Amino acid sequence: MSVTIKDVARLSGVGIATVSRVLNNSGITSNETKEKVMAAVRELNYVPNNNARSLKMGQSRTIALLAKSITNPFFQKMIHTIEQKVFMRGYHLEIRNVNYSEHEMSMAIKEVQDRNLNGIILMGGNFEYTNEDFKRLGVPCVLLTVSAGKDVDKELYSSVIIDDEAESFKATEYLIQLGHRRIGCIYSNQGEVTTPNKLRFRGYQKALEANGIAYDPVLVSAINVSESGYEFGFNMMKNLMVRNKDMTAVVTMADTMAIGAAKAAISAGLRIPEDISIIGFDGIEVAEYYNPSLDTICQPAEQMSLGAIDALFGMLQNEKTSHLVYGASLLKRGSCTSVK
Amino acid sequence: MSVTIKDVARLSGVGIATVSRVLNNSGITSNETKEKVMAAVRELNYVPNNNARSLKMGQSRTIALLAKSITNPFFQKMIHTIEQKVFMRGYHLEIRNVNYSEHEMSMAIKEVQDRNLNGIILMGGNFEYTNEDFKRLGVPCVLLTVSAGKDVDKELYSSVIIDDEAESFKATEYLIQLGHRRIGCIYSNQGEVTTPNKLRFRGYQKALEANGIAYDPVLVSAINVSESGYEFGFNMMKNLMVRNKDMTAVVTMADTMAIGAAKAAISAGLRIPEDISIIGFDGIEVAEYYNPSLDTICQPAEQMSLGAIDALFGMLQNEKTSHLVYGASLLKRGSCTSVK
DNA sequence: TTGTAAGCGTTATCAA
DNA sequence: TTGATAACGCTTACAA
Repeated sequence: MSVTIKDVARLSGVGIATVSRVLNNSGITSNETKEKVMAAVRELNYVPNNNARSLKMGQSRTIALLAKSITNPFFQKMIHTIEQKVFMRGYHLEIRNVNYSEHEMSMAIKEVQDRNLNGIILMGGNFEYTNEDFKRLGVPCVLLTVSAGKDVDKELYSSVIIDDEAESFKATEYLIQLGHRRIGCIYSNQGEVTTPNKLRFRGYQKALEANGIAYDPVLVSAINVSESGYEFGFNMMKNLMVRNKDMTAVVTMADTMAIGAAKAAISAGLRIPEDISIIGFDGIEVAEYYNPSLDTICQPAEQMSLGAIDALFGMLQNEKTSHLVYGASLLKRGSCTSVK
Repeated sequence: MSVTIKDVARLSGVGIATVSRVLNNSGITSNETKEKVMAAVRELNYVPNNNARSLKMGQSRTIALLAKSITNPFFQKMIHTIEQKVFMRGYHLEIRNVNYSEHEMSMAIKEVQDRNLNGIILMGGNFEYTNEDFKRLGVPCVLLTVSAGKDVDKELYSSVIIDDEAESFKATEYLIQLGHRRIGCIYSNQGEVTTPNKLRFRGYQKALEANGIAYDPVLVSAINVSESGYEFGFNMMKNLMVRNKDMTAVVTMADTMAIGAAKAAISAGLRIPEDISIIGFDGIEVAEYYNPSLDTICQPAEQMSLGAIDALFGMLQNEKTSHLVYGASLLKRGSCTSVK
């Protein structure tokens, strides 16, 4: 709490500048003094004060990770990986949840000024950021699982995503090829805003269209409420089942929703996949342990996190921004089968 | 990035001290100047620099939450609640994962010095902290879900726990009352260290003993590896099933383990609860949506988090430490039934 | 190769 | 009620 660079300087009989130089390996110092200083540091158990350092250097070596819905199990693995890598590079990570009603970018901008942040990672949210946003931010920013509109300058930010629409297309077409025609869809709709869920919904629509199946809004449940994915999936599925007696399969836009939906189906006496096929999205661990194991579109969470970190630290070193699009894989584990 | 208190002072035509006073509501300032200053603040979009403030005040208004296993779904809700409350009180939260092999207390001590932390919350881990630890820490510390040994001075820290042993006793006795005699047990063992899991294991043993059932080590699986709860439960259950053809129920020390165990049982062709009863611990959301819904001991996560926050901020205001023990509730949802 | 000294943006003391 | 001014602990010219 109270041992400062002065104490170290005094004990080792050198000036504070020298201590600083030794500690930061900057400038030139003789091995002899170097050792004297290090001995004093050890003896006093000296730890540099980061606030002073940050103040002086005008930066805090801190990255903030703002996650829209921090409790989303899919984000867990990512958060964990990011946390590790950030610390590995000698930075600190501040993790913030963004509420349903909060705007992540305004939060980010405030935090940056308030804490002299060095960088921002935005997880989740939407695709609606503007040039203005990134300029006001003033520090490197990586969007993870989302991107910005196409009219936004790609030099202003980095992004790491999958092709939500194409992957969802893949999932839906998989069911179609299994012979399903009455395919329900559960996704979380946020009005006009472009979100990953909305893109996935488009993939669903396009797959139907590409295969000559008429889009039927009765098969879609998407009322938006601030529920957990499990609960949301459960409620939406109950909904769908009353309205569609002929539905043989359901596409959901998250594994949590798929689990909720599966529970609703099972509670209603249906068997999976015999009576109804269900497919999820994301690839969270528990989907594999569910009964039955759920088919899903699995996002490469680990790689995506590493990609985001690389992009961020690249920008920190004035390298160019990067825009990575990863491929996801269709995992067939038994919750979908061909229609009788 | 660059608008400082000086700019505000210049624009509003007052001294920087006055600006500081207005902003912090300290000292006395006329309403007139107050408004002038606030107008300038708004116009310049001024945000105080926290590093300077922290340096000056010798504290950072930052709390660190170190979680042993940040990806544990049970910790999610707690982390979320804590994050919200900490920010609501005007503090920042730094969330750190503690690896399997890292020692949370040494990490905490380092972080405190390095970042001028105001307080520490330790989640998970063990019950092995010492007087020395808390003294070296030098800032208020709350243990959440664990406590310190009984020989440690209660004035040095706060804690928020449940009575792990008693709750596990309750779970086991519930199965015994359902007529089970060959009851398996899955828990994560860390050698001699006292952990919540170990206490729960003792509860299991004592319940057997209290009901005249001989303890049989063959019914216990606890090899410790750094796997996720799901995977661990799955593997331990496979293990137990080969060794015990007569086992009719299993007590697990986490819902994640229960889910893994359930999956293993189902994969082996067993029905839950007809062929085998399974009970979990914690009360994570997905356990309810599992097929079948899992019986469990549900910890009041939300209340516990609030208790931890209250304890921490109490200590920050020099109030006494508190040691809260919450009650957990046995949720009967259908994964346990009476033995035939 | 080393030490002195000038800030970094605040807060707090002390005169005015 | 206000405004200079001295810290807070550090980094970094600039001198020595």
